Amino acid sequence: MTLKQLEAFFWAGTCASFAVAAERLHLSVSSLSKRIAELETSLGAALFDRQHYRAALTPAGMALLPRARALLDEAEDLRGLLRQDTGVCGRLRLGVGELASQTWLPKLMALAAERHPQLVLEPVVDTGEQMELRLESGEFDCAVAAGCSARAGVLSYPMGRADFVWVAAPHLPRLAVQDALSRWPLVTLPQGAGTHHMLEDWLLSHGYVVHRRLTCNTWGAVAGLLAEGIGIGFLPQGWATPLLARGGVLAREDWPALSSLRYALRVRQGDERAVLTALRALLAQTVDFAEPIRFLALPGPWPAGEAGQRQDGFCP
Amino acid sequence: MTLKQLEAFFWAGTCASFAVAAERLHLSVSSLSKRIAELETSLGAALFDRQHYRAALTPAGMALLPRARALLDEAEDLRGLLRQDTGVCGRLRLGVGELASQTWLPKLMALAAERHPQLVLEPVVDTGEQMELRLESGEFDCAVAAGCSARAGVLSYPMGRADFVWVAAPHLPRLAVQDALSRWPLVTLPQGAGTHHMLEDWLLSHGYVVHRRLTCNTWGAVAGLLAEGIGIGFLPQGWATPLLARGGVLAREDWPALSSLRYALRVRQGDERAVLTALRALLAQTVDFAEPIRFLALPGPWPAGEAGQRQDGFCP
DNA sequence: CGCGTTTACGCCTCACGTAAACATC
DNA sequence: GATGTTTACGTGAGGCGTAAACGCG
Repeated sequence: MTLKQLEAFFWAGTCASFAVAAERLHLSVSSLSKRIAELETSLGAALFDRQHYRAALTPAGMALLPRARALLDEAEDLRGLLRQDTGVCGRLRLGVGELASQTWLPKLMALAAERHPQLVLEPVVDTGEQMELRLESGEFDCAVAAGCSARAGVLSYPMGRADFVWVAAPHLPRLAVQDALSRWPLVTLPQGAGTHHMLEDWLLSHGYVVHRRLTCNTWGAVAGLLAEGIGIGFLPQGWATPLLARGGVLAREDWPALSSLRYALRVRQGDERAVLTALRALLAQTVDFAEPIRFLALPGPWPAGEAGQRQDGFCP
Repeated sequence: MTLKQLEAFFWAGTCASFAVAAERLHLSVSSLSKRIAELETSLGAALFDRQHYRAALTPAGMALLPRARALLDEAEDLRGLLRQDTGVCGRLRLGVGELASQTWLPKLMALAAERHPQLVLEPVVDTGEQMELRLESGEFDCAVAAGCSARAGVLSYPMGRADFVWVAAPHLPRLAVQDALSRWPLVTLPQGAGTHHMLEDWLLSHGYVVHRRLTCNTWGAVAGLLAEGIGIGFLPQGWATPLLARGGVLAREDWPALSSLRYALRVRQGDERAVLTALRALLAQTVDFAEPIRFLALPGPWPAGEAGQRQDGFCP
């Protein structure tokens, strides 16, 4: 029995498949499989039931899982015991939304690099829905997404909120909400995004009906479509500020306001590695828990005809 | 960092030298040294101070030692968790006195073989004094010896007692104690034996003076010398019974009685492996805690001229 | 046929022991 | 010189990845 075997077993037991666990461990599926087989031989008991389609934990495996976790934690403590540094190291896969990727994420990465140079933070941008799945499957260690997770096995730590503002191109006639929704398509992020539920709630509570939707998977593209007058929609308030200031779009503050979207850090239940606590501390310093999310890397969505002007720091 | 490295470190840190630790781990000193060096590299801290003659634990090593022990214990628990058997396995070096080796030890070995077939019990016969040293140095896992250990770092569990009886050859004149001690040498085990202190206490408390000593390192030899009339001395009561019955020696019950000798199982402090608990359980069933030690393998010290007659089961 | 896991096999690293060197008493 | 630890080095087992096979939907 080795620590490597126990680690392999733990992740294989908690991830959706051996493939995910192997990827996380920087290991081929084959080697992972063998490590587990060796552990089973060493312990003299089957930990996985391979009779069905997917390998499932046996009762013995179930019993071993938390003990293995405890042992690994203890080993981790030991590693940190003698280090003068914070002991936070290794790789952490962090799922974030696109909004986060362009707002507080750079600051978080910079802070992490400064505080924990040994920590390799790997942000992956995806929609809230996908993040949930990938978190649960074990692809991510944690994720920052809107709302609270409905899934068991995922813990949520509230982390801040974002506000949104309805906007339209300046040259469009200023219609009332329902009229506008009837005339132009509603430009939004796809269904899986964190804003989806917030939007549906808003539509439902005011009784509006959407006639046409135009979805695009990045805020940059959405902003471009809105500035072009292709349709109407909303943008993250702070993110839209420069675009609004330059007149690229017009805020429709006469329309009913959208509610704030609360974000939360989601962590896999039972995963209490020190590195996650450290990440929470970093996030607490990066994202103000009470205030709306601050926008650090000011985006520069292109007003028509300004292409090529990069003085605002826009990075496509 | 691996479990093997931690195990190597723990034993190197608690044994008297790397050589002893290596021997215990079935490892060459070279490999042990490398394991520890690798652990130090992995942890990024020196665990041993090699500046002096002997490697000594650094403060960091001191701090790590109990944590490593805890981790190894936990790992041991994990191994036992899924086993249907008692989980008691491995090798256990047990120091015993000669008396034990000829009395309850065979029964203990048989019981151990029955209860814990995976356990390799390695009894080593030595004197009480040497046992203490070898226990402390790490050569033994535990030892059964007379009295209570004066050494820190060794725990004692009381385990039974043995009584002794003064004897002399039948053909010798029946003198009073001091007269006998003046005329014949006192035949005893060497200084290091468990009976040494008991004898000295007896001599001191009665004010007797020994004029000549004749030491020999086995009870069998002592009994032979006594039967031959070379000198006077004492024998373990039960062990001497057959010899007394055959008239090989004569009990001198008119002499002041020797006090009982209490035996104790000694274990290295901090070593709380399950295998030691199991051994204590075995010993409790083998040796009656209240009664004097029972003699299982009846010895047959040779009355003069009876050499060759082995009907009494004597094994030289 | 796709997905998930294991087996086969060649490769290479790593951990071992022997023997010598080094260091300390 | 004796004792204790490390270094050098040749050897063998074990863990790795690629690729093929297997088993289940």
